[in-house]
Amino acid sequence: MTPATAAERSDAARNRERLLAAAREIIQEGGAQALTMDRLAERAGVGKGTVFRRFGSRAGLLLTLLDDSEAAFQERFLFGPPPLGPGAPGLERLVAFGAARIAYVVEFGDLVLAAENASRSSRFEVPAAALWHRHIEVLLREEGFTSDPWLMAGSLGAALDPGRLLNLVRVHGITADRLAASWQDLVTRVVKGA
Amino acid sequence: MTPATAAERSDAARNRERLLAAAREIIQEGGAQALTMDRLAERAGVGKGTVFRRFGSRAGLLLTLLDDSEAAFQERFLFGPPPLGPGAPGLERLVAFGAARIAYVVEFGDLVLAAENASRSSRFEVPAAALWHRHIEVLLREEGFTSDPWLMAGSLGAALDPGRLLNLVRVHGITADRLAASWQDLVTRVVKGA
DNA sequence: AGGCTAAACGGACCACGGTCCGTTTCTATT
DNA sequence: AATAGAAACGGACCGTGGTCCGTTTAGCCT
Repeated sequence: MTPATAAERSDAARNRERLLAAAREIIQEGGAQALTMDRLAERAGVGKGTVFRRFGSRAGLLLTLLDDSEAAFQERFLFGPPPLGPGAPGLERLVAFGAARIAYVVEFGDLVLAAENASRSSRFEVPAAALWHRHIEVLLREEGFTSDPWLMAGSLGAALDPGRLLNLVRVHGITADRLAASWQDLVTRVVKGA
Repeated sequence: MTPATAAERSDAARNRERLLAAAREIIQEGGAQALTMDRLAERAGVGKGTVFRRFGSRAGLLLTLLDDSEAAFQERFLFGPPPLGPGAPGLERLVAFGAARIAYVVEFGDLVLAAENASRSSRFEVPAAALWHRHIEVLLREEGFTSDPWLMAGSLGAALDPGRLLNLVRVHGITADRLAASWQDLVTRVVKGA
């Protein structure tokens, strides 16, 4: 029962585990900024080429590290209980989505930020981003928003940009509650507006 | 009549001119991406240390290169004729501001983008950004927006993020007109909304 | 078991942004 | 004009992300 996609060689699997474990160690000790590709290779006892073969780039590595929490987050707003998941009206889900996203960014801030600005120009290819975008768009449509919902979804999503949110929280000391309130105000006005 | 701030030494001034000229040449020939600090130093016939002494960093250099057009842009929305400048109602000025910003980003896209992601994490310290932020905030207040106008100004500003706009224009082929229309829709709803 | 091939490996190498510090050059002062 | 000291200069040097390619190894096939 070999899967359609060629199976992973055992040494490759072992090294992937080693690398992820080492990466988590390094981050725990010194933050995301301490995670350099050279150090990681050394710590995991593999060659540098292997690190890049596995993850493609530093951005790819960070994305992989975030993968679990990302998936959990997606699970919640796609299939979880309302108001975040399906079952509540679109506007309520939008409001909940913003609040959840803000909480998420605050929790995993370091990593998210590092992943964002590690990707060589444009965080717009991150697959997860496309999903949020689409999610917002769908909710807008559900609320009867008809004038270019795709672009509007992007504009709203930009308000939840991790770099921005973290800057507000860390540098300006804005609380998550205040951010969530402003987000609620924003989406409410957009949905009910003019 | 020596100015309060120590005058610039003549060799320094000469080198600054040489560097800016060389930088513009390089960009004209190969785009912003071709502008490396080593190449610039070589082309201008100065040492690498001199480049960094003058501009501090690559981001600083790019900002300097943008300085003229930046200043002109600011001039227009601060003191120019309505609807962009003072004299028109706040909402109209907001709409015009978005359109002008979109046009600006499309025109100087390369440079703006390069400057943005050259700055070591967080384009939020660019002084010009603070000015737009404040401008939007003032216009919101003028329109009677009272619930956390500062944060709302930031959220709206995020919709005009150069990286985002350029991605939409270049990768997705969205026209400037469509972007401007969506911006108008957004700010109208926010100002008039619920 | 032995061998074959594709996959995985490793580390030297590159380009780039940025720092450092010994050397040179400008300019104000006498 | 000579001089002193601050400012500017230059380029070797470093850490980093990323590439390349010759070498090793897993795992299937006979």
